Amino acid sequence: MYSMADTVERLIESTRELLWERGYVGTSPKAIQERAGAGQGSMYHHFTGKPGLAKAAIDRTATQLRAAAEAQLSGPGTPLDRITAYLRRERDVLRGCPIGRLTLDPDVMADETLRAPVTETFTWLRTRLTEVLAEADLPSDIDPAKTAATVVAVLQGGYVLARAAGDPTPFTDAVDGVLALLGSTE
Amino acid sequence: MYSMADTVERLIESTRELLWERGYVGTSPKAIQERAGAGQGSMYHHFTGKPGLAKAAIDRTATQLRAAAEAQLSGPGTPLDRITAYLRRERDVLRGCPIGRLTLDPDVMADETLRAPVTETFTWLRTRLTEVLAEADLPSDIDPAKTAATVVAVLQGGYVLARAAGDPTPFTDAVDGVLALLGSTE
DNA sequence: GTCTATATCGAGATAGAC
DNA sequence: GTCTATCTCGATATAGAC
Repeated sequence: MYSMADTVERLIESTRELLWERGYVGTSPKAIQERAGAGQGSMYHHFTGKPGLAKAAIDRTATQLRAAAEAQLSGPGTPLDRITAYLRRERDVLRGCPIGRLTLDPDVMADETLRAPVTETFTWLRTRLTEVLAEADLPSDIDPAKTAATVVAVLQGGYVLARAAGDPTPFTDAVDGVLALLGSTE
Repeated sequence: MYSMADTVERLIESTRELLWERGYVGTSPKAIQERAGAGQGSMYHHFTGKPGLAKAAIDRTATQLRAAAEAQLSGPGTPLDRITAYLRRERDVLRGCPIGRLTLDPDVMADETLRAPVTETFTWLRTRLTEVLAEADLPSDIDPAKTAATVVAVLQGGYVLARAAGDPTPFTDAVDGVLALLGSTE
């Protein structure tokens, strides 16, 4: 048997997984319940419905993504080492980015409360990378903010290429490519 | 009144638009009919159903995307000029990429006949960019194939960033950033 | 070729018993 | 808190008339 807290927990985790795999439109309350091993009544007791569940799931995913990125970006080494560590961190490439994929979900983007964490995640990420790149010894004609956008875009686009190919290689190539352009010495 | 050919044409175009805006899961036959100004019976007379319609729409979109890219990549100027023209071509950035978005649609990727044009489009694009980059005078430590993956990823990821921000600027920044890294002199 | 009627199923949720 | 019953719609077609 599960405790109530566990039920809530499993509902959120199931929603997170399904949003990641199938997006908001493609995720039904029923599918969430089945994956969580929770009943209809239970789900609607703890949450207001699909939007409420999605809000809890997206907030948590955004928080985790940010923490994971910060772990690499504030780690040891030169600025370029940290960017490299971030880009080369182990990832389940073919699953794609759980936040990035939401930008394509019209129902998510139309709901201000669901959209906000998505917007904020990428704003924060670009800002944070800009800071790190500003510390790096880049040529004067390389703008840190624009380069930060490039780096985040390579990640997000790399996922798209990998999924299109059904193979992580294009993702790895895209990352290697941008690191070489940044003058990474390895 | 419309001719039959026009009806087929409008059904395909409506499907293309809806797949672009809402993806496969988010697009209903009814919505397609309404946008096309066609009736239920008419739609099912000309197409086998939603998958058949999607096949026609995706094939056409893939063909057009390829032609549009080739127009820039085989245009005038140095290799870097052509890459620049391709990346800076006028785009409706906030709409995103009509092919790239399909990689996140599980029902599309699960159907081999719908998936194939998506896979092929990106394979072709990376190959074509590799050829152009191989002609460019890049430093010997810059690999054309990997750089090609980087360039395509910047586009695809740039769309994601722009949609997240609700503003085309991050897309433009990402493009400017990678062009600067490539040593574009403008 | 196109229309309307009809059918099945799942999405998304509410109500009230336990 | 959780369960089952019930409800309303829309998704996705098929059938047969026109």
